[in-house]
Amino acid sequence: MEIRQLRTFRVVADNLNFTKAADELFMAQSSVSSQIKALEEELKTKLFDRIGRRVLITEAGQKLYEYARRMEDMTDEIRSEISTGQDAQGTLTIRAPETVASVYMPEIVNRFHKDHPRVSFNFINCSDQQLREELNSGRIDLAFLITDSVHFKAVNVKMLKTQRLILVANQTHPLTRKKKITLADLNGHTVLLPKTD
Amino acid sequence: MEIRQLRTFRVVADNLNFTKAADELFMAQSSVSSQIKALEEELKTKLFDRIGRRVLITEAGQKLYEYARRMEDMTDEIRSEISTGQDAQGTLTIRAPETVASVYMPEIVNRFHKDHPRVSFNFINCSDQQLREELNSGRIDLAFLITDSVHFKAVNVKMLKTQRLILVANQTHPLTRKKKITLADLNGHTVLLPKTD
DNA sequence: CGAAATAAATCGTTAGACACGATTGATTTA
DNA sequence: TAAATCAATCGTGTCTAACGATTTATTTCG
Repeated sequence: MEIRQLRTFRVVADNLNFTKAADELFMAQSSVSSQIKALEEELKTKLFDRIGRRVLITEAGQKLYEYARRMEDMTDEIRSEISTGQDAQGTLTIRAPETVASVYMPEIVNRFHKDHPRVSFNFINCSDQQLREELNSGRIDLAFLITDSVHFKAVNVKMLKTQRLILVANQTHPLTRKKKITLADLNGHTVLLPKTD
Repeated sequence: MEIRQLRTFRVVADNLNFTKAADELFMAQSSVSSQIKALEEELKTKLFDRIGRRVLITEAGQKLYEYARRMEDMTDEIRSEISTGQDAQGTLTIRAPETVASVYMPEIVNRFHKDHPRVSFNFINCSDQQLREELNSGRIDLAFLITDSVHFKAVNVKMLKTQRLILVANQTHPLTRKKKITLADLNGHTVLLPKTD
């Protein structure tokens, strides 16, 4: 039994839905399943009834829920009482493509702001030519790129996700008559693309 | 922050000694060190002052100690309230060489009895010839062996520790005059050996 | 009623965490 | 002063846990 598992259990109990809980916890659904399973095996007690794909909490689960809540409260208390981590403050300068900035950032900023209310944001969209220098100099703290490959030394790079490019056209467009389209077929047509790096 | 770490912290705080804590937790001393280190880094707070090799708990550590105690109590409560694990009961039949039975078992039985008071023990010392059959039939639940190698199928085998054989002799014994002794040197001398399997 | 969509469980793989033993460096004891 | 002791560190191996893909069962919708 670990705090991590109790937290997962609490979120599942709140949602009565493994998939939503996984989203809320930024985990894979399979990981949620296995954590709950581990808890149930350790306690030798079912915590949820799975009727079809409906999830109901058992009596034992309700008992555990109270404990799990108290444990979470206590860990929060520990963090605020003992941790000298004076909450971060200052400004984060982030370079993000507009698509990323408008689609993903609002949710991220929202979450981050709850934990670190004294940090403000500064979004810019500098050119990719300057990017390397801007990062090295520290004028930019963080950058999101849409690209195939990155070769920056002295900078931490992490691949966050891959995304398929999907071609969208008006119903009347000649290309819609083809079953399969290759890059070559686009030759001569006007195509709108998200700006990549 | 995990329950396991808080428990380790609590034991270290009780002993003010990393090595003793490691013994009590059946862990390596280095593991205790790294767990405490991880806690201190997560909370960005020193929990113990290491003055030389003397360990003192800090003010923050004392605060955390209270929380850690309460968390441990709560996990115990969860286990007893929710786990359907009706405490084990019955008899464990254990085959152990006399040296093992007299040197190691008292402490082990003592600990085990605290957790499972309704389990009684039955120690026997059957011959190694019968051992395989006794294990397979279930007449013996558990066996300790002092041996170089074990080749039992359908039985879980785990190496617990290796131990050096040390030769002890009276000061006047002729062999004491040699700086190094090989097995061949023992030829013709009477040697008392622990019974092995 | 049948097809499509949805959700939890399972499986195999991989990456990360953790424990260990050995060693080091510092300090205390003999 | 030498020996013993203890926590920290380092390198290594193992075990855990997260993941993506798939399966199975159920529900929803056409």
